[in-house]
Amino acid sequence: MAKRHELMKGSVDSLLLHLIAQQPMYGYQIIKELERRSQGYFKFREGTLYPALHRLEKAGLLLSKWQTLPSGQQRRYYYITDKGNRVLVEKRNQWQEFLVAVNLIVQPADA
Amino acid sequence: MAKRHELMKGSVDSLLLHLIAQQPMYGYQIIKELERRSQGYFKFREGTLYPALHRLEKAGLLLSKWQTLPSGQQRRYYYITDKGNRVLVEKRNQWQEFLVAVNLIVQPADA
DNA sequence: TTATAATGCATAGCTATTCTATGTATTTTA
DNA sequence: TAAAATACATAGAATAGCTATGCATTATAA
Repeated sequence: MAKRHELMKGSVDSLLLHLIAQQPMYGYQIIKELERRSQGYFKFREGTLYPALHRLEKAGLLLSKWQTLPSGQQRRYYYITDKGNRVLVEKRNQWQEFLVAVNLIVQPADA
Repeated sequence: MAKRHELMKGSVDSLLLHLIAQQPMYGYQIIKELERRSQGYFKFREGTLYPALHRLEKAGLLLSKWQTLPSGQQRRYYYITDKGNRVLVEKRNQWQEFLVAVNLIVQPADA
């Protein structure tokens, strides 16, 4: 599978970009939001999420800022970058192409 | 992500089961068929396909038989087993659930 | 005619992703 | 006051898919 199909390997990065593009979030919130919105389907582990966030920030698709609550608690908020938004559009298109391709195999029009 | 979501890791096994369930095939043919039916989208590498086929056979989902052509050429045909068919149905359902979950993240009805 | 492409199966090794299992610290709830 | 929830983090293991091979045969093109 070529590089352009890397979404097959997993949709973690795509999901994170989609979510954070809608609203900046911090790690723990992302885990809870993904679970809530997917009605319990997605249950991200810390060992999956945090390395992914760091990866995306390193790639310049996300940007993080520490924020301190009145209580003194620290939260690391993630924001999507311009580059992240461009990649998001790409990934959305690739996802659609992938769905089309899968459907052509799963429900063949011809034989 | 729990075991039941393992399709996130890749859809290779699912695609192979779907294809072979429709018609028994040999390795090289599978590569060509996936490419043809998906209009060039899927281009499986040998290093992806053959280990996957062996994995599926070892798991009892596929069954292979060597066949000799009049020319003397050897081909290894893969057939889906009863267990393979049951898993196929499961995987189809899981795939649908996954699509629903992804859509709930990507196009949230609520905020 | 001979080199190249296509057919056909296979594996070793690399890399990247995800999960398991931790660790630390604070705050809220029972 | 103990437990659960909040909050971030990483080390290590497992595994999937890709790259790069290897071998052998057959068909095609130069």
